[in-house]
Amino acid sequence: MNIPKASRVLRVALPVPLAQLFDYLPAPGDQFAPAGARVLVPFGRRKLVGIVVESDVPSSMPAERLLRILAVLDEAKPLLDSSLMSLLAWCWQYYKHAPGVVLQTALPPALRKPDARLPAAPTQFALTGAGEARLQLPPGRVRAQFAMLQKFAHGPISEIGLALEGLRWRTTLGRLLQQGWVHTVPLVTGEPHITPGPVLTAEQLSVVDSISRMSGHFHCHLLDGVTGSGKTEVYLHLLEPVIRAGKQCLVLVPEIGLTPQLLRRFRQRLGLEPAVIHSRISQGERLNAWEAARSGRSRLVIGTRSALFTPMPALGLIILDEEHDSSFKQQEGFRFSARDVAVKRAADLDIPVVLGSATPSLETLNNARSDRYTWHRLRQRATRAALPTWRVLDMSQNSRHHGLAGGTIELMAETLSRQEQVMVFLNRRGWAPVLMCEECGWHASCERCDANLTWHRSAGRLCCHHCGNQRRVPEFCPDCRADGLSGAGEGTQQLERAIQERFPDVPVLRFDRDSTSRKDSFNDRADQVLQGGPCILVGTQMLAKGHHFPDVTLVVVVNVDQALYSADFRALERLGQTLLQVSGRAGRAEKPGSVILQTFHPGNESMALLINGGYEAFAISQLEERRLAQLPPLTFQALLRGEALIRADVEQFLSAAADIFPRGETRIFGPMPAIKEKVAGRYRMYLLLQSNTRADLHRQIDSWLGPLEALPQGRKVRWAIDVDPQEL
DNA sequence: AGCACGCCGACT
DNA sequence: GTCGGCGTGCTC
Repeated sequence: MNIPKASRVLRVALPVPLAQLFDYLPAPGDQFAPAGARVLVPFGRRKLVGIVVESDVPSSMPAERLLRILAVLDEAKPLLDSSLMSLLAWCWQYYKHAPGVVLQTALPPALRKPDARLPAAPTQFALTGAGEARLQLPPGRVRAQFAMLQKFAHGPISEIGLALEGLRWRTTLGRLLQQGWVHTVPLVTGEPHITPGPVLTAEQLSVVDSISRMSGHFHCHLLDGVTGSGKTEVYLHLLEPVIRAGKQCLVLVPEIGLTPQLLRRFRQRLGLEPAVIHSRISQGERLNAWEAARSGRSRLVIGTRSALFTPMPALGLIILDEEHDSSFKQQEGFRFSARDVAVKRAADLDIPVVLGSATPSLETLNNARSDRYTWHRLRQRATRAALPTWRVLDMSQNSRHHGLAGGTIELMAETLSRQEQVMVFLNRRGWAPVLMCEECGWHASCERCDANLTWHRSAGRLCCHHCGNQRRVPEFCPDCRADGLSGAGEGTQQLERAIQERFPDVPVLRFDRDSTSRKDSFNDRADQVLQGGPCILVGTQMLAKGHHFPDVTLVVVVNVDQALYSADFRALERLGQTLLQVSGRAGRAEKPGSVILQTFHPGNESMALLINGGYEAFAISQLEERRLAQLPPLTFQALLRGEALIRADVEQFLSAAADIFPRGETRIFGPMPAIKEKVAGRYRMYLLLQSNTRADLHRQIDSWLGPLEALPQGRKVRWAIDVDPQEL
């Protein structure tokens, strides 16, 4: 019997949205490149950069179909170490996404091109013996060279150090190197000089102690601390010993949380330059930061979701701040939760992970309540500021002016007269959320989405906040040609104008995406507020996060009602988090703040619990409701999302998909339209899968995927699986 | 995703 | 007669 011996191959992930890996023979005369290395391979008619996933393994592919690798791109050592490779492999299995696409997200964009190289490690230059000898002689004719040589007498100097000295330094340095008077030596980053921080409160100290006692091994800690309780100070105390021990730390923050102030605080306290990685830095900067972390030169990486997969050979601690924040979940393509993967990474490496929040997500709270995570509470404000008082204002019992109740306006006036500041919070940009005809009831809606167009009065435009579509405001009703078009409801623009008219002598500052899009305009306006004196801030969600304004003693939440009766079961949880976040902006040491909630439903029980019982009581009752309704985090969900230009195409595909779903414990709902069914001209629908155990859910999806990919109805539809979805 | 091949409509 | 529309199929 002559069984053909299987060729030994490299199994490579390629940046294509396909579920498979591809087998290649090594380049002629070449060794097998290790897993984690980049390779250039022929693929169809193209050449692609791939990442080796397995090396020197037998192939089930007929030998005549195998092609050879064209080149190994990183000779020295693989770009991604083995622990990161296994984390990424876990990711594509758990999130059911194409391996090549998942691996691609771990590479800085600059390294996705075949000609890209790693940046050289920064070096410095030092005197040689010959150089020292030359210094003993008179300068002679080479005055510039001698002058530079003298500078090296006190020790090595980096390129940056030399650049500070003179303009033609590179030429002169070249001559010194040529003469053999100086040579390059690796730049050793000095030990960080840690500056002691403020004395911790008893509460902070006990949290730091109890987390430190469990250091060195995997454990997940929930740091549940009210706004102002000094979570950042606790983080700094946890980072200190790890950095001092020569290990690396990864700090993840939400998209808007990565402020210059925060970076400055870490830099000053820990005495080191953090490698910063977020989505808005340039490719070059990102590559440098990535390589600094990968080489171990950088002890601290601070970044947003996209920093999670940074290679860090000596990682000793992960901190994820504002763990409930929705920006930790990637909402397109490879839909992963940076929080959940961070916990997995810590478990793989057997290191601690700290999740911080003033308003923990129900997922994390559930884990803390069942003792999978240790729950650390910070209940005192380190600044000694009193917590704000809440007041519910029944809108049906009040006069209303552009969305503000009469009672609200009185309190605003009182606050301003005490030289204090007011924050008015409204989660709706623009002038009015809809433009209506008073005669026939026509209203402006986006033809590409099923959403109303928001009236942006100052720009004279109608804008779709879902697809960015814009058009001019019509002069009269397109339906009945009446001259009676007017806005219904209020947006931040209208609120700003109405408040300015009511308080003409007080500065009114608007904070929303439209007014702060220019770089630094947010900070400029924030600085103005921080200078003190009466003023009114009007803004969206943006105001709830980041900055703390100590002179704000009154916060007005214009409309809490949208979230109260929403189709999305997470809406109440998010409202509770936002309200707590907003209320945290009010009040300071000697002046307690107050928060006004304007509502047409003053009797809502969940709101009452939040106000009277606090976030923890509210969240626990929400968890109980989720249990009764059989919803996450007590059950486990996944979505099959589909979208297409023709509604019937999506619906037929999802129905066919539901028909072939394997039998088992998992229940299947739908197809049903997404909450925003039509966006940018595409119809979006989903199939909901829900199970009491993760294992069942995953087992059934895994055996579903093959047949699902083969469905002919899927060809016209853009579809993807979303595991642990956060939005419907 | 790309990039080919392939088979039917309006144009120099 | 061709240029080109996008349906369908494949990539180790």
